[in-house]
Order: sequence, then C-alpha cells, then structure tokens
Amino acid sequence: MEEGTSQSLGSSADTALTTDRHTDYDVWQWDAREDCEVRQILDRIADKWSLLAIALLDRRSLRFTELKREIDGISQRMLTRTLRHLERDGLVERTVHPVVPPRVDYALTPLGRTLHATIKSLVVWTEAHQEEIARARADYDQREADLRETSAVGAGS
Amino acid sequence: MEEGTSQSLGSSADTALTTDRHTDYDVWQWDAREDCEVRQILDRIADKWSLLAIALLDRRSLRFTELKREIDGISQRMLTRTLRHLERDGLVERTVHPVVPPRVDYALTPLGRTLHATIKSLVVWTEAHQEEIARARADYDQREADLRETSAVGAGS
DNA sequence: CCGTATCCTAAAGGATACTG
DNA sequence: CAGTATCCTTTAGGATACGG
Repeated sequence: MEEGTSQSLGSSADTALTTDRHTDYDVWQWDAREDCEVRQILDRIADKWSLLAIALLDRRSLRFTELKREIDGISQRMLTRTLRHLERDGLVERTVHPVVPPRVDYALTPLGRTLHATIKSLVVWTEAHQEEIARARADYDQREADLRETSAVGAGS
Repeated sequence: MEEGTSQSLGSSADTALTTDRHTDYDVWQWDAREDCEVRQILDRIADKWSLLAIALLDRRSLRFTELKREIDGISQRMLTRTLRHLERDGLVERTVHPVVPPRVDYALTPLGRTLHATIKSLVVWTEAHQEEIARARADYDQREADLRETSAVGAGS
C-alpha cells in the first residue's frame, strides 16, 4: 500500500536544489511533523501577522512605528516578535540608525521578495475560488440544517 | 450571500481605499483581519493537519482509519474536525457507505486538487530556499550570541 | 522611538471514554 | 469502523508597565 514510509526528511545535503523531481515526490518529505522545514515556513507565513508585514514591506521599507500604524490592531509585543522571526529567517532586514530618537528601518530581503511572490499565487487561488468556497459552505450548512430538522421530526415513515 | 466580496485583485482603477501611495495592488484587500477570505483559507491550510490530509488524498481516496493510520500522531478528534472543515469548504468529499461495519471514504474534490497544486509552489519554494534560510538562522543566532557576549564582557578592551 | 518583561485570557489540540 | 463528548494542557497573543 505505502511506498515504504520514506523517512528521508532531513536529507538537506546537496541534491534538493534543482526543482525537477517534484512531480512524484513523497508527501512525507514536505509535511510531517516538527522536523520538517515546510512545516516551519508554513507556520511562519501563516501566523496572524507575518503575511501582512511581508506584504507591506514588499512595497517599501518601513520603520517600526509605521508598521505598527499600518498593521492596525497589532500589539507592540507581536510586532516585535513577528519582525524578529522574519529577520531570523532571512526574510526581513533590520537597520538601526544610531540617532536619537532611535530610528529602525525594516526592509524585505531578496529572499523575502521571492516568498512574497510565491504567496501571491495562493492569494490568487483564493480570490479565484472564494465564491465556490462560499457556495460549498452554504451547501454544507444547509445539509446540516436539514439533517438536524429530519432527526428532530423523528424519522417519520 | 456575500455578493460584494468579489473585489478584484489587480484593481488599478478603483483603488484609493485608504491611501493612494499604492503602486501595486492593495495589501489590505487580501489580508486584513477575520473578514478576509484569504485569511480563512490560509488558516485552514496552515493548521496542523489539513495540509497533510490534502496531500494524502491527492494520491488516492482514503477511509477514516486509513487516514488516521497514515497521519501518524493525529488524534481521533482532530482528524474528524480537520476533515469536516475541509468538507465544508468543498475541498474534500465524504462518502458514507451504508454497511456494517460502516465505511466512509474521503476524496479530494476538483477544487481540493487545484488547491493542492497551488500549495505545491510554496513547498517548492521552501525546498529551494531551505538552505538559505538555515544559513540566515545560523547567522542570526551567531550575531545574537556575539551580542550577548559583548555586553557580558561589558565594554572591555 | 523602539523596544523588553510580566501577567492574563482564549483557543488549539491531545487523551480518554463512550456509542451506533 | 467511524465517530462524539468531556476533560485537560499547552500555546498564541493581547494588555499593560517599564527601560534605553
């Protein structure tokens, strides 16, 4: 049944750079548990604020307070954490200007730009299918409601 | 129902949402808060198990216990919840066979397949850049360590 | 202005027991 | 087999206060 649970997860040696053999790859290679890189990146871009920060910085570099003002609703704490994570992953570059009052600029790295470009395809997919999804949800909820009603009536005939 | 939600992405004419300094499309259109479709889809595919389930079902349809066995580590509760969510969004189809013992098959819908295809581009990106990210992290951690050491020494030399 | 430290709440998710 | 229901732990993230 299974092709032998290939555990070649962390084999990030020298082979995985060329992108050709991705058509038949093994699922377990790119999403397993915590040890998988894909999982980590996905967790990073999918958290509550990272994506928004990346999108904003793709337009132009911003300083801390500008980001805080643009990402309305984010707390000081979460903005700092988000930016630190992005910086650590090499997606965002942080520049401190030694002046008073302090000025810190955040900019997307080239790596961050390519990620943003990739994310866009997901956005495009969502926009292309959002009505289909909305319909599916409505249908599902309707079926659910029908089911509940039927069982409430009490199995008539 | 939500008829007005189909704002286009590359709107170049009707921008001027809040600011007019947008060169590209408007960020706020595709990731703002809970009211955004992209946010919901992203939350769906980024949760702990959905992506794995989608990837498995893209190969062939599976029944509940098969999924439970393949997604090692998932709890009964979370598998059910994950599948229900995916079904509600129209990404997975659930087929109940009225036999004893019960048999329930899960299969990806065409919509689910297109989503999986889209997700793959993110996976490809990650695989292509995982070493770059690893290096960035190592560099960052090293700089952090150096900083701590410097401040520990306390303006020596 | 740009953070860090601390506390607190809400939600995600695991473990376990039970059911048609 | 394919779920529900319940309890419990862990974590994400907000609020607030303080520091360089």
